[in-house]
Amino acid sequence: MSLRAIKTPAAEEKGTLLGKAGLEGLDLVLDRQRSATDQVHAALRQAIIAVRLAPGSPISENSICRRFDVSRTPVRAALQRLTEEGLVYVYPQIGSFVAPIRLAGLQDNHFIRRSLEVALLREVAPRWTPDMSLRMRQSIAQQKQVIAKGDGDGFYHADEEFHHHLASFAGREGVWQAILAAKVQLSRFQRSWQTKERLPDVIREHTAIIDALDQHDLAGAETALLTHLDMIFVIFARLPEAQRQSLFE
Amino acid sequence: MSLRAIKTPAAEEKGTLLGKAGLEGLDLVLDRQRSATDQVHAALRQAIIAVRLAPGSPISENSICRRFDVSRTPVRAALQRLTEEGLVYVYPQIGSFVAPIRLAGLQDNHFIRRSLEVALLREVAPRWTPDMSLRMRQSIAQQKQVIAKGDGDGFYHADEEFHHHLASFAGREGVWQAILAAKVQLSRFQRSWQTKERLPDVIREHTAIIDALDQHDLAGAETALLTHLDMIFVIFARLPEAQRQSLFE
DNA sequence: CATTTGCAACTTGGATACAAGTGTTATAGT
DNA sequence: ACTATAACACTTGTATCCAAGTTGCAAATG
Repeated sequence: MSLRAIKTPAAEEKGTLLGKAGLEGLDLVLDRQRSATDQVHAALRQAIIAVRLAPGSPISENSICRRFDVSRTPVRAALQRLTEEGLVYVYPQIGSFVAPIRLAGLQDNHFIRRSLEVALLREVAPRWTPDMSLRMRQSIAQQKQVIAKGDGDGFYHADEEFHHHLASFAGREGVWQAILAAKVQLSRFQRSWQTKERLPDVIREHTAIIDALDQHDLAGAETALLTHLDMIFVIFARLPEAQRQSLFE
Repeated sequence: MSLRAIKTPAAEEKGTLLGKAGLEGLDLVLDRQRSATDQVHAALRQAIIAVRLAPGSPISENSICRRFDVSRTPVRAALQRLTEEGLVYVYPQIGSFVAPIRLAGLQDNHFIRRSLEVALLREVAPRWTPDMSLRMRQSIAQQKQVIAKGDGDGFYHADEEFHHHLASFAGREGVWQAILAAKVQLSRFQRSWQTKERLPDVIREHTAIIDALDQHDLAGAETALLTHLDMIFVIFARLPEAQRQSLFE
């Protein structure tokens, strides 16, 4: 198995092959009250989802130990949690790597998210209230604000909140957790290739969904939601061939 | 916090409060080739799903170490994995316990499973082939066999295979994994209170789904699938009040 | 007798040492 | 020059030790 062939550019430059494989930007002040495992897990998870850690990057346990100044035990626990979430691959005796973004998994994850959000919409639509509409439009307004500020992370969170509302209105937080789990890979894909030019379109699509709901037009809301979610395929289609290839392993 | 009050009956009889909290029936011969973590995880997971380990049972790391004759490290890893799956609760400095079965979680899990399976059905129905029908009916035939043999575990697996086919026909194994994750709590519920009298009904419901698909009746198949899945509520409604109460904590 | 205080036994969280496997590299032999 | 082998650096898996927190009981104290 020639997995060791995966090297960080820095390691190729100088021969040392130290463990600083994309972890440079990360830092973490340990809060002795909370568990070290949770903090390492949260830090790595956020870095992977925000693609500050590139897919395929080697992240050995010891390199993380040195980076965060904790022992291997909480680091191992964090990596195992990330493995469960599909964000890290561990090859025994070889190494641990940030999970690559693969089209096959992307399609399944998109199917899950799509199905669940549509199911939530169908449950919420008949009980749609002006208060719900108001809160959704407030969320959209916030999305416009963070776009104006050019805050990528902010838009990501505002967008997530918008979709979260749908589950909250249905009283199904557990379903939102499932969507969140399916969404991580999609988020990594979007953060990799979504351009800023698309963001105003996202606003329009969100607005179209709420407009349809306000008019008690379930079918219209459903198609609006679907076209919004399926835009990920448009992003994919517009990808240059070279980058598209990377999604097939 | 009075969690220590949760004691196993055996521990209440003799005062020792040893760690043999329902683990008696479990056994495991360690295969030194595979990782100890995986084997402990699989053994515990199976025992919890099959309700051989009662919900609420205390399972301390050390008790499992003594039971399986491994060190705490792989046991800890296995318990953390089970925590991720929602099968075990860990209270630091207090203990680890088999997760209780709660109605709130059951409803969300059922919603997820229902939505995903219906979505799969809608995708498969237009592409329905005689070969698919054949394999489904073979699965049903096997279900009849294991019922005749009175093999509870066998029926569980055959039933699972039936639903798995749906995802396979759609070419979405990843979706099946998600269904599986949502299904564990439902399985524990069914294994706790589903009577053998219902099993022939399950056969009928499965057959009704395939019959509708064979007649290219998507709407009929969908309602048949939904009534089949929603039978879990009927099981719940028929529950004696005392047992029903236990699901509200 | 009632209350409090401290000890003992238990729990999980973290740190560290060792075991075993893998891949590269340098060195010795041909 | 080329090949084979051995040493080395690196990886994750496991075992064990210590730290810190919780609980129950027993003994000491009023």
